[in-house]
This record gives sequence, structure tokens and C-alpha cells, in this order.
Amino acid sequence: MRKESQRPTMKHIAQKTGLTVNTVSLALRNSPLVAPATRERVRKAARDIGYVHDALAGSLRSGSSHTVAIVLGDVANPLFAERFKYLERELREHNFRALILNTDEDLRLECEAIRTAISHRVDGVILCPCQKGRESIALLRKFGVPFVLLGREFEDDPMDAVVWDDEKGGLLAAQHLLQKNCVHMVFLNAALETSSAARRLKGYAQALTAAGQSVRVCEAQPMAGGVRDALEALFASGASVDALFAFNDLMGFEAASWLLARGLAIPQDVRLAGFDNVLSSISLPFGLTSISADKGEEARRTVEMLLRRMETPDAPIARAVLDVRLVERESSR
Amino acid sequence: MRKESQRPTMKHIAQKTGLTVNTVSLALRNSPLVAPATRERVRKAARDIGYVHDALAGSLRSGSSHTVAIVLGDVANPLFAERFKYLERELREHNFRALILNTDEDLRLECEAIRTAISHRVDGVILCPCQKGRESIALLRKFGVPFVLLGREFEDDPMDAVVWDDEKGGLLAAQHLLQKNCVHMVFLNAALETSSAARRLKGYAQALTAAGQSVRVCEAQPMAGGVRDALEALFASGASVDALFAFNDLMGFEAASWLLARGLAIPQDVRLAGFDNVLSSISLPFGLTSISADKGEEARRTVEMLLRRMETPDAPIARAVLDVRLVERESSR
DNA sequence: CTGAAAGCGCTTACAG
DNA sequence: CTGAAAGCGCTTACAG
Repeated sequence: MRKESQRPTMKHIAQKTGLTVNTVSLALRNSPLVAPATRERVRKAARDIGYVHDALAGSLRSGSSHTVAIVLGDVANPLFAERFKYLERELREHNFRALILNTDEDLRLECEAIRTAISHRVDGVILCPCQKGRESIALLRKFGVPFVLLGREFEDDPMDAVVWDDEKGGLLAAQHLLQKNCVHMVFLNAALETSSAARRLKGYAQALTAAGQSVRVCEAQPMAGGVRDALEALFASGASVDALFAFNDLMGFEAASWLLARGLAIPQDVRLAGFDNVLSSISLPFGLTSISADKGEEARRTVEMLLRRMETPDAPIARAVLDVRLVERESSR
Repeated sequence: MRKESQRPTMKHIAQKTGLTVNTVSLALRNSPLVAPATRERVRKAARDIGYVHDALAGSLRSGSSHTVAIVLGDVANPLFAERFKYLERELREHNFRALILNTDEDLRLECEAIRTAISHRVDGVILCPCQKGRESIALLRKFGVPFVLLGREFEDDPMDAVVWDDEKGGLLAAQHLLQKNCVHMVFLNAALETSSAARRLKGYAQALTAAGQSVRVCEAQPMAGGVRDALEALFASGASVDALFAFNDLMGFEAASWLLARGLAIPQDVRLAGFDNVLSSISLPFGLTSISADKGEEARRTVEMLLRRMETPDAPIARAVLDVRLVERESSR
């Protein structure tokens, strides 16, 4: 398809230096086997002819691509975008490339993504599963690809995972809203098959039950407009609502838009809290109370866990739980 | 590094079907050369043993990776995230994979990204250049990699590019604010080496000059906090400001946060407009007036232009300018 | 310390 | 329609 403008290869460097490609290859990889002078000669020749390493050929022969696939719902979600940034930086520091693959929270696309990753011989996968099924996990296991779950996990099937303390998060949010004397709280949650949604609900319910309040959950579809539909149904039923706890900030912002458009005041009429603390990285003129964890640490531990799994395939299963805290802002004051 | 769990190859399929890898390869690619019955036999065997194509080996031999690199400032910017989504979808429909690479608007990282792309033998590159230099362009040309600029271009050096009508955008925003009787407008712009910043200023200045107003520009650094610093300096000087036009929505939101925190009302004290219309894809409880273009069309035309360049390396240089429109929201009513 | 050979898993000519 | 051979550009044993 493309006009090959005679891309320089190691063969060219070998010719120019009078060495063999073998030595050139070792020299470019800084092998202690080659004499320092030879190494410099090779590196200079490489620079002179503008050599760029062929990652495909190298990976094919060595069996390792030095690439990690990051499989997540949607980079357009600010939390995922932030995670990607941190993970990519962390991987780069360990000399790994990051391949990002969106699932749109769809199982078929998720399997497709895993297949793409395998096809490209990634050394590992960081997966935030949609949890609509286990086929993607089965694929990873079948091909022996090291992987770490991020943010979500399967309760009945332990795997390497880095998650937030979602239960505590749900608890903190509920306690905070209770403290503001809210008595008609609704949890605008995601589907319960998502482990984080189930855990957040658990903590939330614990706090409400302890306070003698009933637990009301309103499930919203993850697509655009899902929150609007859920809230319309909720309010059409004539329910009284003085506080909303959203599964994540994206849904929280969507809820805020809907409430304000309906003429309700935040926090005077409805107090609002979200989850993820996307405001830590992006500045928006709406202070949304949220649950936060250290995202830099999340990335560090995820990559560390994956590297360990790559080095030691049969190491015991690891699990890291990141502590969370409440960040109070105007939406719930 | 990783325990190779004997990944199935075409050789295995060949053994199982009694054919050669040659025929297997052709069959899997639906070549009209192989008999339909044979093809089905091969596909079934492939499915049975769980074969996954090795993209590395295929690309190495064929010289084409069917991958396009998307090189941009930062996926965490909602506009870039949206662009990536549209582009990825468009590329997938043409059976191409997307490799995303961040530059953080840094020339060194941009060159690194191009080098990574070349190393992975991408068939093409979609580049949103930081415009701090031309080294990345030189690299692409040297290696004969087909590429299309997105959103920004070099005035004195024509290349394939898809851009918005930035001049018109600046004009529309200025006219809109003038119509609201603003008389102390400030353009919170990015660095003028960025072609879109220069063009937006051109249109903006044209409108202001026509109205007999003086043009005031305040340049903000692109890093987090850049807007805050710029506004602090601006307001510390005692300047009167009744309208702000931000280079993009991200800066617009940051400006809004700062203004509100300072006790200024939007739009009563300061009218505000941004650029990019990120609210088209993300729902936020703050109506920011903005300049918009059709992002789906942008992606379509970008991919189309790139494919054309890949097919016809010496086709004449193409340029697509997307029309823009003003989307009025609460921030400037 | 450097060289000669084999091979990673495919696709591409070339035969028949 | 299918086969036998060569080769993509590297890295990996194996020699010396």
C-alpha cells in the first residue's frame, strides 16, 4: 500500500560498520558483551542513517512485545482518561508501551479487545471488566496472558486486582448526607453486576439502616441519557427526594444538569454526591462532593502487580484495596 | 518472561486439516482462491483449537500493520477524548486499529510518539501537532509515513489537513459578545504558534476592530493552573473585564471556576464563551457558550483523507475546513 | 568479545 | 485450487 522509502535496518548498520547484525543487535541493546568502542560505533552509525528499531520483528522473535493493553469502558469518561494517563506514565517508566482498548461496557467488544491484545502479543493486560460475563477472563486464562483487574472484581473468583474501598466509599457518602439531615435519599446506582456498584450499595445501605432510614435505589443505564430517564421516572412517581448519591461523578454531573434544568436548587433542594473525584484533575465550575482515592498510587500498584505476575506466573493471587475519603464541595454543603 | 502456553498457530491448523499453512493463510483471509469447502474446514479447525491471528508476524511479512497512530496532546482533554472515540470508530469500520499516543503538547514527546509509531510500522498517522517545531513532521516525511494533520496546520508548509474554520469561530464568538453589549472583552488565548489560536484571534480581532473596540489578549499556559495564573495577573492589574472568550472549553471551565470563586457572577458580571463544544458529548451543570463543528464529519473526513493518501502517496495535497457555529448557553445570555 | 545459523509465524511470489 | 520455498527484520542459542 505504502511506498517503502527503504527504511534503514540493522543490515545497513552492519554493512556500514563492517560488523554482523548479531553484534549490531547486541550493541543497540547495550549488551555488556560488546566492547564499549564497538557499541559507540554502532550507535553512531544508527544515528547517522536514522535507524528506528522495528518493534514488530523484535517482538516476533523474542516473544515479548513490551506492550500492555489497557481495556476499559470508555476513555471519554474522565475517570478512565485520568487512569489511562497515570497508567501510561507508569508503564513508560518501566519501558512498556500502553495499548488502549475501549469496551463501551459491552461484553462482545470486551472479548474483541482481549482478542486484539492477544493478536498483538501483549505481555499483559489491565482490565476494567464490564462484568456482563466471564468470557473475556476465560480468554485471558486460556492464552496464559498475565492480567490485573482494575476497579472491579469477581467476588466468587479471586484474581489479581486493584480496587477502591467501595464499601467504605458508600458508607462515607451516606453518613455525610445523613449528617446534613437528609431524610429522602436515593442512590442513583449502576447495574449491580458491577462489583463496585454492589459494594457501594452495601456500605450505603449499612449507614442508612443504622440510621433507621429505608434504602432507595434507582438504577440508571450507562449510556448517555440514562440518568435523565432514571430521574424522570423517579420524579414522575411523585417521590420526595432531598439527596442523591450517584454511582460516579459523570452520572452526578448529569443528575445536576437535570435537577437544575428542572428548577431545583443544589444543595438547598437536593444535596448531591458522586464518586471518583474527577475534579482532582479537571477544573469545573460546579463543586461536586465526591469519594476519592489516590490515583497515582492506584496506577503504581496496578503496574507493579502486573509486572510481578509477568515475572512470576504462579505467584499467589494479590489484591490491593485503596483507601478512600470524602471530598466535600458545594453540592452537598 | 511469560510461560508460553503453546499458543495455536497456522501450523497447527494445517496439521489438523492436512493442508499447508499457505492454504490455511489464504482461507483465513477469505481468499477467492481457496475452495469454499476448504475454507469452511479451515475456519472450523481454527475455531476448534482457539486460533488467534498473530498480528505481529502478519504485519512483518506483509509490511502493513493495519494500524494508524493518533498523536494528540492529551486524551484527558474531553475534546481529544471525543475525537479519539470518533476516529477509532471510523478506523475500525475500515478495518484499521488505532494506536493512541499523548504528546502533552511537548515537542520531544511528540517526536518520541512518531518514532514509536514508526517502530510499530503504522500505516498512517493522524497528528494534532504541538507546533513548537517541525521535527516530528520531518520524521514522518523521512520515513514516508502517510499522515494527516488534525485541528492545526503549518501556514507556510501545506500538508493534508482537516481543520475547523477557526477564523469564523473567533468572529462568531466576538460578534456574539458584542451583541450582548460587552465593552471590556478579553481573549484568553493559547500560544500563537498554534495555528488555531492565531486564526481564532484573527477572526476575533476583525470583529472587535469593526466595532471600534481594542483587542486585548491574555495568553495562558496549557498546563493545569495556567488559566488561574493568567487571570490572577489580569485582574491584579485592575483591568475591567465584562467578557472572556477562552481558547477552548477546558480553559473556559477553568476560568468559570476562578471567576465564581472570586465572587463574580456569570453572565451578569462576566460573560463567557469557549471553543470545542465539549458539552455535546458530556453533560455538565454549567451551560458554557461555545463554538462547535460536526465531530463525526471531522473523523470521517480525516480517515478518508488518510486512506486516500495511503493509497495514492503522490495525490495532490488536500485540505478540509469544517464549518462552525455558535452554541449559545447560560454563560453568555 | 564477535560471527554464522536458525527461527519467530506469518504472507508472498512462483509452480503445478 | 493447493503446495513448496523464500523472506519480513529482528533475537537467540551456539561457536570460537
